[in-house]
Amino acid sequence: MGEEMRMTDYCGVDYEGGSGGDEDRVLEWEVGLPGASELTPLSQALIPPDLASAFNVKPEPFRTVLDVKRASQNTLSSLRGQTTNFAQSGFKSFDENHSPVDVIVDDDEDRSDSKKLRRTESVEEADSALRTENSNLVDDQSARALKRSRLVWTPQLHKRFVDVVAHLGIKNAVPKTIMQLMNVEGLTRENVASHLQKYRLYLKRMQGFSSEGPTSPDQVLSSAPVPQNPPDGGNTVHGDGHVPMPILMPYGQPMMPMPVMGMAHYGHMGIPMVAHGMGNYNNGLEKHHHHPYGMMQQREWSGNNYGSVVNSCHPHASPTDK
DNA sequence: GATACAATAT
DNA sequence: CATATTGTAT
Repeated sequence: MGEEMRMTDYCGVDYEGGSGGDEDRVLEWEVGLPGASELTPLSQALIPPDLASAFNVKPEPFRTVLDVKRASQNTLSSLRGQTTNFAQSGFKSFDENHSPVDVIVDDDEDRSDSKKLRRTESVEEADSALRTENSNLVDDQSARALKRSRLVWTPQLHKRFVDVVAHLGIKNAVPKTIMQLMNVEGLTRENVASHLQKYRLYLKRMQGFSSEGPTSPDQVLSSAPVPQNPPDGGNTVHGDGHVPMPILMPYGQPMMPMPVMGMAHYGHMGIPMVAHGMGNYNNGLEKHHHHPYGMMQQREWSGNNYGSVVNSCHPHASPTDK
């Protein structure tokens, strides 16, 4: 009795596998947008079962649209799939307006106790092996006392962030909106706010240096909202003030453990090289536990290598949905 | 009260 | 340095 969780080597996420019906809702957005080819194919196809098996990725049963939806919502979540799959949350994606099929996911009660319930950590399973920390309890589902570790902004996550910000335009890019569009489960407004703060500083710093540069400077985000809604000529916020338009799609793709696959070449904050067909986003939500501040400082976007972070399981979280 | 932002703390 | 937390203004 007890634990049956088994994530082979990975975190056993629920990478959905097989189902591509996201475009239905994206169609609308496609108009006026750079196009999937230019943008990131976040909506890439799901991982083929064969591949999954090949990598021991845990052969998930089937995943229907519903599952996919859920997965996208959690994005990196549910690592604790052992619990059957009562996942969490019935979030509302961009398609909240209409959902041909969907929803009904089970509304769990995770967060029911309190709205402030931060995302349930899941790191425990991730490092199940090395966790020398306290073993704490296992029911994080309702765990409300667990403290989550620092969020690590992996290149993937950052890219998501940058894409969203770029699409919103620095002007409209505020933490809450960004967080929602990123649709990364577990990501909190605070996380985004903090990152955004840094990002803005970065932009500011760079502003004065628009002269040399190995790669083209970030032209985006200066203050021009990306092309979006054709009518209006400039996406005027809607009366209700709702998300202007969603772009990114649900993630997927585990990206397997390829050691040193090629590293994600990051120029700087990541803006520049975006728009490459690579796609393959991994959900990089990963949090660390303890972190000695005065140590291991890694440089990130300011011109440095960052390609070592390619793995990361997922934490999972409890929806702090609103 | 919620959110955004800037400052500060870790 | 990166991120979190706190403080303050809206």
